[in-house]
Amino acid sequence: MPELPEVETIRLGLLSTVIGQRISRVDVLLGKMFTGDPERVLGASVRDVSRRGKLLILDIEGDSFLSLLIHLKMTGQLLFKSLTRPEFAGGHPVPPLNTPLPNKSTKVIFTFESGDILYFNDLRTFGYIKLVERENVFKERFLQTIGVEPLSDAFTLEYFKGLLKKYPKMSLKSFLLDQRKIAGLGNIYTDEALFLAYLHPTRLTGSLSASDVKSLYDATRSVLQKGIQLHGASKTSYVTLDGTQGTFLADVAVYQQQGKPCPRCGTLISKFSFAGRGTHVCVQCQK
DNA sequence: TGCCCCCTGCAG
DNA sequence: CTGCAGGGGGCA
Repeated sequence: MPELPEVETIRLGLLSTVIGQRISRVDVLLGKMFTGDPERVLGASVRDVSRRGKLLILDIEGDSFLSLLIHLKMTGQLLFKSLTRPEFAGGHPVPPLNTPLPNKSTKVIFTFESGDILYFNDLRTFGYIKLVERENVFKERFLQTIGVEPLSDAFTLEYFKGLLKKYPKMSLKSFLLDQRKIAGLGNIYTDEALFLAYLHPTRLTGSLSASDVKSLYDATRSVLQKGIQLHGASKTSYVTLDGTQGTFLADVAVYQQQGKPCPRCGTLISKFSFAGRGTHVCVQCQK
């Protein structure tokens, strides 16, 4: 589900809600969603919330230094409810089930000493919460293999050029989707970035001109920044911490726009299956 | 480096 | 009713 901008939106929400809060109770409603001993988080306070790619990292501190790794995968949601903060009153319908919290897709519930509650919902149950020792966080295989943060200073044009050169025979689509190359892009932002760069998803990484590379680099970063500004892309299940939807999809050029006119040239957007994903292009603009 | 799979709900 | 959905691990 959520890609980098959605996860970053949730991270920023968590920073303003759960930092400093002490966990007084944990309910795990579906065992496979929580790895580790939930008892260990009782009495611990949230110290920091960071993000690596699409993975959230909540540092908590009680008797020991622990971290909660949270991956939302396709349909995961984090929802915050507070009786003292009107904007988080909760109880309102939450897509896709449109029933109040907790609901059928609620899998884990964190209750804080203040009475505030954090719900982890996941309709398709692909997501997970994993409790690990703080010192072992970066020994996790996912974090060992994940690529550069595309909005970090480390992701320079030069770095991007080098990365493309290292994998010259991949399609642009599978390259951008590969978390081991660049962390955080998923299907929506990949399709939008390729449109913005006027590059076709099936083009090979090794076939780009210097100006193509620059276009794709700029497009990748700008589409992610815009996604964060608009609080992410809500199609069905993604919502922000207070249950509201992101607005990125309101003016996408190609994603899920098949049959509609390209905003640049008017050619009808087409959709086909590629790299295992629905892929949307303007065949006129993207070469 | 591709393909299948983990799940459930909903559009077509 | 079948196919599809924004992710990524494991497999050949």
